[in-house]
Amino acid sequence: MSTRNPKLALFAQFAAVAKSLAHVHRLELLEQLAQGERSVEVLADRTRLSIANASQHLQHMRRAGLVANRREGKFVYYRLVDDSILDLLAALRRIAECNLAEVERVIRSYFHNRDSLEPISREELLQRSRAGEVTILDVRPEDEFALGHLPGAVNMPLRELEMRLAEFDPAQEIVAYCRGPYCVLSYEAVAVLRARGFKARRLQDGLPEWRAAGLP
Amino acid sequence: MSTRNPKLALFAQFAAVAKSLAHVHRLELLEQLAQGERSVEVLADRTRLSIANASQHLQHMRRAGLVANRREGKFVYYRLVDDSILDLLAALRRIAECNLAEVERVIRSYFHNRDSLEPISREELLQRSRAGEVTILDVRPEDEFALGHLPGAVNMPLRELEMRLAEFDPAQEIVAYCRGPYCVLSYEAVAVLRARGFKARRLQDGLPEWRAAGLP
DNA sequence: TTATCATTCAATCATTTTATTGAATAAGAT
DNA sequence: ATCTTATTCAATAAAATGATTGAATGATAA
Repeated sequence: MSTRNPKLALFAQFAAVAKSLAHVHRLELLEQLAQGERSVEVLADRTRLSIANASQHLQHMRRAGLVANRREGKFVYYRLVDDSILDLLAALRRIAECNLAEVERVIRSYFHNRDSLEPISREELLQRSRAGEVTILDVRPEDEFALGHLPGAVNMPLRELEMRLAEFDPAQEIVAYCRGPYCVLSYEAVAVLRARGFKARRLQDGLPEWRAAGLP
Repeated sequence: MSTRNPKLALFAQFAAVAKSLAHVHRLELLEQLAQGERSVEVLADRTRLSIANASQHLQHMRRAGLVANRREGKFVYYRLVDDSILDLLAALRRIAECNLAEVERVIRSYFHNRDSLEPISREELLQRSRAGEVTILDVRPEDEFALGHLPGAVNMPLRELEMRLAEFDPAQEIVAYCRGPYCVLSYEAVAVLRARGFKARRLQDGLPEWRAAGLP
């Protein structure tokens, strides 16, 4: 830390921030945290990490200034330190998307014919939602929905979707959203809905991005 | 790479991009590359790395999609893949600046009383430059200056500065800039100029940021 | 062709990072 | 007080990364 050269000292700090992004598990944790504050236990469960491992990764990110925590009773809750973290993640995503053939390949091979799943933008959704033209579908788990969701959204976790298709108006387009651009939930929901003859698209972003821009 | 879960596969790619930022030497190389295309030899020299080491770091970043290279004769020239890399670096810097006490500490302890060195913004410089109120000083090495500089800038590498003070108009404010927000050159130039009684400030950003925004 | 130069590759060793385990804290609950 | 639960700490082993060395490649010049 006490390098002679101050530039190197600063760069070392920047590198430390980057390093704390540079791990699959930590990105998963951040994706969860982007939904809102979570306890270590919940985070470990959602990311299928051991408690100790999740705790260590979270502490790593805390040291890097990406997340903060507070204790309440027996639980320690972690959260993103502020919304600029989302900007950083978005920038990271953009570089990877533009420049890595592998990313394109994964997206295409998994979500075959991505074109037909062309996402709808925030602005367009807002406009069409106001006009009452779309049904907004939140496919996240109930507890995440409870902590905040798009105005007018219907919550239907993926498991329940097939059993509750009757609740949808077949004439109306359905726009599904989930945690973020790379949460698979909305992709799968759209696939299911389309297979059953519904007109369905997914929202380009997830809730965190929506929230960072405006509206509850 | 061939994870079952496509989200993890994507996150692994994002992590790979982050990983290639997560090293002091690679950040230094990127800072150099932000100035423009450079050969491996030059980059190794500027960053004081061995050729082989620089080459490996550059290849690492190439695999991550941050830089690209081309061969011309005996030389291989590397460059940033596009300007969005600068956005990513800026986002990284911002997080580190806001959230790491260490960064604040380094800046303060090295550039004691940073307040008096309050930087001037792009917009303000442009405005005052047009009005002919300021002398713009480029303190980078001559070759970097030759590859592009702010309109009307005078080039005077740091080494020569003290010997050429007579060239400045003592009545006019001097605005120094260098490679980027954390290049020490402009800080030091301002310190020298102030010690000699000149009115001097530094530009908030460096040339790459200026270029990314507009103007030659 | 051979010689030369810039870069990359391959092998090695030292260092750092990660996951796991079980023990240690800290805060209720009994 | 003791017990339980959530989290962190500490120690270890396995895996990945980084720097160095010298050899290999690719391109030019003689």
